Amino acid sequence: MKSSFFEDVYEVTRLIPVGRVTSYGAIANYLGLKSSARMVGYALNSAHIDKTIPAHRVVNRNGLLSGKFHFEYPEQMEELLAQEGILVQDDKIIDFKGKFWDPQIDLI
DNA sequence: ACACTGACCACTG
DNA sequence: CCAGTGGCCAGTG
Repeated sequence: MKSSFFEDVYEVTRLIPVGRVTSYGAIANYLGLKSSARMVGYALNSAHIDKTIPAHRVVNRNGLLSGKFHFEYPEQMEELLAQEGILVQDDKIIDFKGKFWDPQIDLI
């Protein structure tokens, strides 16, 4: 199988623990392409058809739900996060620092 | 085959 | 402090 950038993004995204979140930049950085954070977002855009990929656990570096409009309905992202114990207020994740999961730290 | 665009981020002036 | 710009990959018209 050809390991493409997209597939790597999907794989890392699937590894995000329940109740934790990460950022586009963190994934890109882990894959060694830190300048390609926007491609991570695009990858997840294609990934939204695959329900095994928890795209709602990936937000931008501010903890803002930048991709919420790409779900079935905008509130779904916040609902999914709430189900996992992640509180969202004003489209931002509360205690983003505390919930943040860095693949480089956990996937050693 | 070419140009444009997209769920981002960090650096510069 | 705010605005602009470069970097990078894959899909679409």
